Amino acid sequence: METIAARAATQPKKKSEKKSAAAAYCPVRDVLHHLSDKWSMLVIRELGTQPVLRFNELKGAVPGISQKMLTTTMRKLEQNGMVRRTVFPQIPPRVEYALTPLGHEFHGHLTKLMQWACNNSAQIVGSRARK
Amino acid sequence: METIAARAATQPKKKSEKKSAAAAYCPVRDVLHHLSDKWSMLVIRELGTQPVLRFNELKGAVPGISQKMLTTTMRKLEQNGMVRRTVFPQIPPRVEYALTPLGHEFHGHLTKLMQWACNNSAQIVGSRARK
DNA sequence: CCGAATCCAGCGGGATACTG
DNA sequence: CAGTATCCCGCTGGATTCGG
Repeated sequence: METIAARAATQPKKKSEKKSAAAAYCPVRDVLHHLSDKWSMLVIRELGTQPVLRFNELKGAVPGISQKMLTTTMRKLEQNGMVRRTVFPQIPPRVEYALTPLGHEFHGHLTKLMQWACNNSAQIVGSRARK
Repeated sequence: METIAARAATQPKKKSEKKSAAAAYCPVRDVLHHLSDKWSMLVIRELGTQPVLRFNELKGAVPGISQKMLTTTMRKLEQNGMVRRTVFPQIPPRVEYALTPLGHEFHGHLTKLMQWACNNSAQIVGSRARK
């Protein structure tokens, strides 16, 4: 894995690459940017538990999310190859969501991180209390 | 670890708890909320690589961050027990940042996730291209 | 049932200037 | 050097309404 510092150090000195080469692409930043919104990780968590969920099931599983944000989030996750979206053309409509293999891999890492967060949340919250 | 669904399922059916009991505390959501901003994870990554960094060293290591956001981010990470902040009362000022043991644990999990992100970014970006 | 389309408030966060 | 202090813009995302 490359660090940001290392990447910055290896940047050739092109003068005036359009508008400052601050756009140096970094895969970590890119992936992080697309997953660190308010709902993505929570949705992935639910889809990692349940193998397949319908729209309203997801909505019920993630308290507080609006239809708008759920739709937006699912579309983005689909774009990023994390989620497979299956539409059943019928009345009433039926849409099912499931993690892709890629999504499952991500969920594996995420799960450990969340488990850790759960175990240490007391200490984290405790840190906020002092001063 | 508790899932949101499980937590939601155990919610008693109080009708009209002020304004819907959406405030049900969830440690995962709490921790995620405090770490999924634009810069926190990137800073933690750098501090995981380097054992200790001064303010401007960090600023240089995370391209694009402003002093304002770096200060804000570091204060929040300190609040959450992720980072230890050491001030040397001298002129010119000198402030050093380092991960706490808690921060190192988090960094461990985060590193694996970022490594994965690096290895699969091509596939993720590829997914975005189609349609 | 699963959205799309608006409208709009809040705040994340960038630019800039000042301070000890 | 390592911050504060303002100003202010844009996007996130909540509420609501309409549609197939």
